[in-house]
Amino acid sequence: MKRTPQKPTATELEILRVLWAKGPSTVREVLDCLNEKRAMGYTGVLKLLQIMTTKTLVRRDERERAHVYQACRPAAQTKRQLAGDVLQRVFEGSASQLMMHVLAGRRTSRGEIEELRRILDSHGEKGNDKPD
Amino acid sequence: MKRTPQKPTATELEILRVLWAKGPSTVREVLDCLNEKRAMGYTGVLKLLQIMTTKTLVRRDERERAHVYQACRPAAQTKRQLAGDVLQRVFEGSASQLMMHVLAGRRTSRGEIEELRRILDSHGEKGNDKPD
DNA sequence: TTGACCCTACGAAACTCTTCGTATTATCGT
DNA sequence: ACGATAATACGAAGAGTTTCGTAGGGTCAA
Repeated sequence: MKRTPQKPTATELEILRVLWAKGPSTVREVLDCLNEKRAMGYTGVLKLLQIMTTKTLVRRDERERAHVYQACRPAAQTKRQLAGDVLQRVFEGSASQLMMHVLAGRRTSRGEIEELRRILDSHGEKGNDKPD
Repeated sequence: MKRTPQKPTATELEILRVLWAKGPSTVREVLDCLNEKRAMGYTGVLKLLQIMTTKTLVRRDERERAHVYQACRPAAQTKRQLAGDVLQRVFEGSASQLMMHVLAGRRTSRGEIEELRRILDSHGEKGNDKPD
């Protein structure tokens, strides 16, 4: 019995992203959206959603025959959790280290650098604003 | 048969971090270092190192009776891989998004903000320097 | 040489993740 | 009411992760 919100696995995250993007959806809707990018069977998605329900990653509305699922937690909260997890596990909590390796790993456009600078500015001055 | 360097699991990463910090080490050395933070048995560490050897995450020197293990890949490369992985999987490749959620997830000192700004500067101007 | 000790090797067990196949049930048109 | 369709429920299988217990062999001191 765990009371802390569970961390989604890789496939679960894909499903969560669909739910975040589309809002409450049926299994078939999630499946169709998922199949635009990767192959997966109906019962596979269903099973995952059932497991995610027991983990309270998603909530299920059974009023209609085709149950409607929605994410329990806002996208921002889960993203923060996942980002914080990597931050701790691989970078010992150092945001600079994380940033350095992210930038080293890919080409970054001048626009994105500017965007990053803007984020730092707004964070340094007025505390923090809510992402997402 | 996979030719791409495998992604380490959570426990494997802990072991890799010991090897990065201490350099080539025996099972017992890794165990002692690990047990400062978390409980784990000798054969547990050994088994993990054996698995990591087959994954070519580590290399083994069998010349001495107590085999000596060392990481196959430099820390920077693995860190970049893990950072890039999260970047793609949860932030769709947007470094700004990632940064925003990292900053939102914890209090960040003024010093660290400055450090981040410096990283952006050096990245925008002279391309990139090697982390680690 | 014998015994204590340390190291590796091996395999089993418990657990999680993911996918499938099949059974059961509800809905709707005719 | 009947049959086709579509949804959920259930369970099993396969892979991977992690932990343990035990066995086998080398090393060294007394």
